[in-house]
Formats: sequence, C-alpha cells, structure tokens
Amino acid sequence: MDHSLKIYNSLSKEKEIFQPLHPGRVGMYVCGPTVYSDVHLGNCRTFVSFDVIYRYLLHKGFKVRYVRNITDVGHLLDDGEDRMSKGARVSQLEPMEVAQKYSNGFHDMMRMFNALPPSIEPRATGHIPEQIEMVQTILANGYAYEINGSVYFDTLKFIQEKGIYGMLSGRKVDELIAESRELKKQDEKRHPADFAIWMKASEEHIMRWRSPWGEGFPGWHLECSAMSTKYLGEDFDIHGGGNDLKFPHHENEIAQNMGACRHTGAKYWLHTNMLLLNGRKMSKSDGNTISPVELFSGNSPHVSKGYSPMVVRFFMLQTHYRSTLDLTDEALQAAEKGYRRLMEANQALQGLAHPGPDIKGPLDEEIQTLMGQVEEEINDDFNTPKTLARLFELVSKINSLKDGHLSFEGLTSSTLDQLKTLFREFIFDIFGLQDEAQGGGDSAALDGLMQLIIEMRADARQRKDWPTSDKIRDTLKELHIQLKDSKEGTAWVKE
RNA sequence: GGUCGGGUGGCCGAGUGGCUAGGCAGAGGUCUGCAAAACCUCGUACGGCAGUUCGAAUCUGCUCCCGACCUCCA
Repeated sequence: MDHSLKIYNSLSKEKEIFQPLHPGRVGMYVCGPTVYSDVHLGNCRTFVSFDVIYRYLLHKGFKVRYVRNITDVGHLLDDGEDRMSKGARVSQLEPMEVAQKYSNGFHDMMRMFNALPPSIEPRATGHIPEQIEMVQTILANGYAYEINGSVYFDTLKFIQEKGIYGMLSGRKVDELIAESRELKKQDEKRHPADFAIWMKASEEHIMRWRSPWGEGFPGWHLECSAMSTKYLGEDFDIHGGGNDLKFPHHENEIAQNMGACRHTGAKYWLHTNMLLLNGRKMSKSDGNTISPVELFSGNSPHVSKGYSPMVVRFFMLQTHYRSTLDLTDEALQAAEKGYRRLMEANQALQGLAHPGPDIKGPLDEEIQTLMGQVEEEINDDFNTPKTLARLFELVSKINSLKDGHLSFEGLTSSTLDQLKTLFREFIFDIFGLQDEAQGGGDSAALDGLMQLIIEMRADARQRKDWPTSDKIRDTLKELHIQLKDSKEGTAWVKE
C-alpha cells in the first residue's frame, strides 16, 4: 500500500510525491482575502480546502507553519483607486477601520466553518519596510526601473534573462503585449507586461508611506513575496490560492521572487477551483450570488431553506478542490442528508461494544482493507470525495453491525478500535466537521427529557396504545426531533 | 480571439484502457402495530462522429456544447 502523499503541482502540471524541504516540517503560504467587503462564499471554499490540507499535514505529523496573509493595501480597482481607500471613503472610516471590520467578519466566518487559524496572519500594511527592501533588491538586481516616484518590474528583461515568465499560467509575452488593457499610468511603463511594485501616491491617495522614491504604497503582488520570504524563507514548500490568482498575481510573485532572490519561492503551487452558483460564476451584477450568511439563513431566492455551516463544509468536501464546485439547492439537500448519515453512523460506531469472541476472519480483513483505502485516497492529492466514498462504505458495515444484520464474528476488537479512531480522526481532525446534532449547552436537560419521553412512548407501545405512541412520535417530528426505533431501543436526533 | 479545465445514470460527483466509487432521489424486499430509521437487492451511465486496440467512458483526431482566466477576483 502506498502511503506517500501526492500533490498536484500547478507549476509542473503533474502530481508529485510530496517531499518537504526540511524533513518533518512544512511551510505553507496561502493568499488570504483583501478585506474591503464581506467575505465571499468562494473565499470560504478556498480556505476550507486549504484548511483540510493543513489539517491533513498536521495529522501526518508534520510541524506546519501556515501563513495566510490579509491584504489591506495595494489592491487597486480599475480606476486606479485602492480597494481599501474606496471602502474607507464610501463608509467614512479610516482605512484601518475598514480593514479591521472586515478582518473580524472574515475571522467569524472562518470560525463558523471550523477552519483552524493560521500560524501567522501577516498584514500587508504591517510589512511596508520589508516590501521597500524587496523593491530595492529587485532594483539592485536590475529587474526594475523607477519612473516619477513609481517602480515597475521589468518583465521584458526578466523574460529575456530568465525565460520563465508565464510558466504557471502558460502565457506568452507576445500575447500579453497584444492583449493588455488600457490602464492608467500605463504610459509610464516601458512594456505593457511590466507591473508596479511601488506606486507613487497621488495627492488624494490616503494610504501612503515614505520610501526612497517618495511617498507611495506597495504594489499588490509584492506583499506576498515579501511576507512569504520573511516568514518561510526564500524557498518553502507550498504556496496556495484560488485559480484566479494564477495570473497575474502568482506569476508576478514568482517573477519578483526570482528578481529579488533568484528563487521561485514555493516548490509546490496549489490552486483551488472556483465555486459556481447554478452552473455559473457568482456575480453581484446579475443577481447570481449568495453570501455565506444568506446560505445559512436560507434568506435567498437560490435556496429553499438554510443550510448549516457544517452541511456546507461537507458539501465542499464532496468535490475535489481542483474541480469547480456547483452550488445548487438540490445538491445541498443531498449533502445535508449525507452529512447526517455520516455523523449518525459515527455516533453508532463510537457506542459499539465488541461482544467477543475476538477472532480474526474475513470481515476483519474487509474492514482493514477499506481503512487502508481511506488513507490512500486522501494521500492522492487530498481526494476528499473519494475518501468520503470509502468512509461511506464503512458506514454500511457499521450500521449493519449496530442493527445485528452483520455479526461481529470474524472481527477483532482491535480492528473495531482502529475503526473508531479512524472515524474520529477523519471526520473531526482532518475534515474538520463538527457534529451539529449533538445539542448545545442544554443537552443534559434535553437528554433527560428525551429519555423520559422515549420511555413513556415505550410504555404506551407495550400497552398497544398506538394513538398515544404515535402522538408522541408525530409531535416530536413537528418539533424537528426524529425518533429512530431499532431492536436495541429508540434513539433520537434533531433534524 | 488566446490559454486552461470540463461534458459521466433523475440530480450531485469520483474514476480513467478490461475487475466498472460514493451521496441524494427512485423501485422491490427484510424489519415494524403502522411508519420512520437501518440493512439487502436493482438501474448497467460516461456529449456526438470516426480511429487505435482482443477490449475505450478511459488513448488519438475531428466536431458540438459549457465554464474559468486573459492585469478587480479565492
């Protein structure tokens, strides 16, 4: 059985066996959000994907330094205005207030999705000296030029000397020349493919810092180069982000890294695919959009009801991170049921006691094989849908054992224990799911109450008092509590 | 237009030369006072047209359709 981790590298366009630069340690940088408005659901998908990757690396025993930045400067709009400044102007706040407000919202959302916080969450504005230093290095190396207080990366020269520009996005410079849009300040650039690494601040520009080239602000791509270098070194293991960042952001990042320290930065580049709504890209302008909050509350024409964060997370795991994920109401409903099935099976499993005797037979082997496959699937480029498929095959076994359709004969108690551990680890530690059916703080009282009701119904059933027992069952159903009868007694679950 | 990724059973979604995931929905059965839950069985799908092959959904060519990116984007 192959237990090595394989990762698809966007740089080589192939799956490669993961070998960390330093044994036992992994450095991972993921491009975080620009905090100028509420988090987009698509952001959530990307960060949930990397959360699973982070969690799995931790599970494998790696010491992981996970850096995910917050962009709070330099990300310009079409008209040349800074996204942060615009947010500040529109709501009459300090740019830092805008950044703080949406950072808080972003963190709240990540918590709802049960995404682990990164080890370091650096902000672009907190690393202006590092960025200025990098600009100086790139200038000194001859891959940039200064004009009127702005500094541009000399893409053409870089291409001529290094010949690697475009390796990530598969782009060619001739095309870049021919198709580049008309942009403000483009006239300053020597070549349309050049990009700003330091921008001179105009009179009305609020966010500005002193630099060797006058007052200005850093270019959008620079922060990631500067901060990844600072916290992970000139060479590190994994760099991740959304597909849409491949070009120009990551392409330029690589160019900057090469321009500054002659390294590409990360060894493995991972890109998550886009989230679609009803088969097409989410877009505010044509109404084809839904926010995380709307999705949770059901307050949107695109969904028939609300879906909990864990259902949404499970839904995301059912698709591979490199495939587009199409959000539809129907698919969410299916995911909700699947999620519950998995959770309930796990609860049943954790409660299973081996009746003995402890003998190894065909069932033991079958379960061992499936458990091995679970591990194999996640090792194959974090294939969560396939991993889930394997877990669901085990769910059938678990439910059969619980219901007595399958005998414990031939299953060792050690394998049963391993299975319990495997489920706990995959569901909670790696997939990061939480059991929402497990009641909140009032669960002790509720449990007692439900126990009483279930006993009363059992009495009624013994007396063949069907109207009473059915009334209990139906009334609870209306309260979204479902009773599940089996040979072992009655269980209940919140719907 | 350029670049890239797709089109898989009613829906979602893996897979990728023969052994043909999984979830949801559906049908039949077991169980049940009746249900629900659970379990068992079932559908034999891979856009179209050619070709390679003993064998293709999987490879090649052509074609149709969809999506993303092309300096706003996770």
